[in-house]
Amino acid sequence: MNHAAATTPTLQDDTLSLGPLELRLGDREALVSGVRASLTVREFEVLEALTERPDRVITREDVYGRVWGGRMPYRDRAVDVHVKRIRQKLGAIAPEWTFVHTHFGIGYRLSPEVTDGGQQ
Amino acid sequence: MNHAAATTPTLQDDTLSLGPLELRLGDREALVSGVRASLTVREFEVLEALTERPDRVITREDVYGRVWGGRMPYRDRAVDVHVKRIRQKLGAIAPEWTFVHTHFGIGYRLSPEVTDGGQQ
DNA sequence: CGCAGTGGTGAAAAGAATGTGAAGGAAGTT
DNA sequence: AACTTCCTTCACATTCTTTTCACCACTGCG
Repeated sequence: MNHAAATTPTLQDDTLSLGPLELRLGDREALVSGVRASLTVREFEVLEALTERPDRVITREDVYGRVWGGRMPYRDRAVDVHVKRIRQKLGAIAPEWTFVHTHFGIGYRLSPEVTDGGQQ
Repeated sequence: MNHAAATTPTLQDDTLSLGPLELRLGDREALVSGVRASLTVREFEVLEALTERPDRVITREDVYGRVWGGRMPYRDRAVDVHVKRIRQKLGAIAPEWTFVHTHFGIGYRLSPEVTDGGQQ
């Protein structure tokens, strides 16, 4: 069984904290449990877009608009691919956590949750 | 004996509340007692259609029209099947509640009611 | 009581959307 | 020019959703 992080989004200086996730907005750096995730610029921006409304579903179109601007081309997969790599990098640091959740047919939701059996 | 939820439909932001049921229209998310019900898009839409007139009977044809558009094909069971899964998912979270009621020969009625003997 | 129509359900079939590895290219560096 | 990093795109794999079907239970009525 899973349970959500009992953590409220926090914003000090220009650092946004969400569970073990920490976004240094100014530096465009993401840390997980204090470890630098070395996201690329785009990856960071996508993650930041999801941060807009933590624990709420955000559509691909919405993410696309915030990161690339303009309307998302039909069948564009850019968002998905970046989410994949974000998951990969964050997961490498904290395998027992799940950060980005897929909402089929709609979009993604950012919300750090502990996964049972951190091993995959 | 049963009794209806002593709750009036509420609408804040884009969230509709009906007893323990909460529909986040924008996110297409349904929560029961605060727990995410993870309905699929169609399931959510059907539930939303029933929401149109809470505590009132809504015909299958009506639901069909709102969700799929157009006239419901003769003997189509799509609505029934989705209602079944909605009940299943909501019931899994709150077994002591009954949300969707069948009106034989007519349609369905959405209205959260406490069921005696939460066990099934 | 038996029939005909309606609704409940599990499961298979069909359809979509998302996950993913890899290729290709642009831009910056050495 | 060769190398590196990052972004985008593509094709295929995988997973999830929706539709359809078949069979059974239930309702209402003659």
